[in-house]
Amino acid sequence: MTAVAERAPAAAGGAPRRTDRRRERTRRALIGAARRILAEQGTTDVSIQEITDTADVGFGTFYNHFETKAELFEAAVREVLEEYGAALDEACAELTDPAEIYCVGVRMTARLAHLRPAVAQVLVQVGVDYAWAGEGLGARALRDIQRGMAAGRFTLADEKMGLVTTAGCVLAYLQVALEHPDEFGEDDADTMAEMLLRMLGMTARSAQAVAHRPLPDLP
Amino acid sequence: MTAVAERAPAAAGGAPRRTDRRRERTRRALIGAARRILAEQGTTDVSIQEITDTADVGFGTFYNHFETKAELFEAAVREVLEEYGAALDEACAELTDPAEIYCVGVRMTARLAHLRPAVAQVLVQVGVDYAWAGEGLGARALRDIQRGMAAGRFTLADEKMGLVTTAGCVLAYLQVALEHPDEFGEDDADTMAEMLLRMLGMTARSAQAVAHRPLPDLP
DNA sequence: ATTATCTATAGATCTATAGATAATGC
DNA sequence: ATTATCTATAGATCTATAGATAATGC
Repeated sequence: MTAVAERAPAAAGGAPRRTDRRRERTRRALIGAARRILAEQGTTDVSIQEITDTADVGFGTFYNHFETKAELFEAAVREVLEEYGAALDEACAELTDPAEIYCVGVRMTARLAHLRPAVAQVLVQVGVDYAWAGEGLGARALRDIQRGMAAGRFTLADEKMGLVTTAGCVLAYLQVALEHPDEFGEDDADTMAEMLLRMLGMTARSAQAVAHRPLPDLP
Repeated sequence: MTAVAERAPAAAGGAPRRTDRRRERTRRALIGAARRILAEQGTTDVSIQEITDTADVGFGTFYNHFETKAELFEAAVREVLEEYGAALDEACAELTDPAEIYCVGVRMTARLAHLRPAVAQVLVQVGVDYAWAGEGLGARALRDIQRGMAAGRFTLADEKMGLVTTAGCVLAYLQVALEHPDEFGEDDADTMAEMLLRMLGMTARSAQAVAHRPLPDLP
């Protein structure tokens, strides 16, 4: 409980010292290694030795920055998800129809299996519990579902079931598409979005229309 | 590669020897321990020592029956899934409407979170890959979807997407309901089944009707 | 002089096997 | 005599820390 001592990052008011920059570089190297391992091996079950080798820092250095492996991977995951959340916000900035905002979220996230497999791998890793915990993307999906209901575009007995099913479908798609990339493509992502819109209570006709509108680029 | 030597189970034609029964009892104890650990801890990440302690057999005995931990857990999982598959077959024996057969499968499987949490835990553990691999329950769901399409009850661009989304929703529900049993009940299981029927292309009206028919008991 | 990093290692697992013991077969 | 089980342990990890070395601050 004493590791990772509290440190004021440079004297207050002073420019960050060279020491602080070096320390930050090392921390970034560790988080970068964790991200690479998550993306390439799809697991957090590696030794600290392997992490520090990948980061190209000494073994003991790990404990200068993190107390446990879980703490490092948590930081790495948070970073990836925050980056993707910001990208999604940017892509949806111009949209107003809640059904379309929900749908773009589904279509773009499903496309990650092909466009950003490293991000997709992280989502599969964090799993359904993450969405349910009300974190970033889960909270976003729930918000879109509630707005869609308020706007009368969705008809749904229970909004929490909308969240569970949406998260389940998207994560299942990512997991299978990551392992069998040749069997899935953008059409499948759009098909799934259309299915989900029907599931939330839209007519087949509206679902079809919304799910195939032009999609903003991933920033 | 030499462990678990091949053994003829008693002389051909002869009754099983006492030795064989003893051996079988020990094997059952190991598989039983694996099932209990899966159900109670929800993980296969335990030491062989803990497994043999739970089974109340000597440590080395493990290697008389299995070469690796994975092999034991695979046998335990197969056993649980075969038992549940048989129960589901029995429950559906009288049904003829493919949409209802699909729907009963979803409703009963979702109910496992409350009625048979040990089975639900195993399903969550095997995950989406299992369904995709065409094993028992996944093959069953795909068959029901195909029959539903052939009968004109489902309208779906791609049957494989029906499988991925069904598996994703059911497993996500089980995972969340196992961890938060107070927040989910039978109504939620039926709501999800209704949502899935809409997703597969049924009208809201038909989906509502099919998803609330009386449900056979779990044998 | 202080702080971060690196090297080396003690201690805590865990797996796989060898050899001893107990149960069954003939 | 044969087969299954059990006990004990060697060898292979892996984590956490102590102490040495290198970099920066004043």
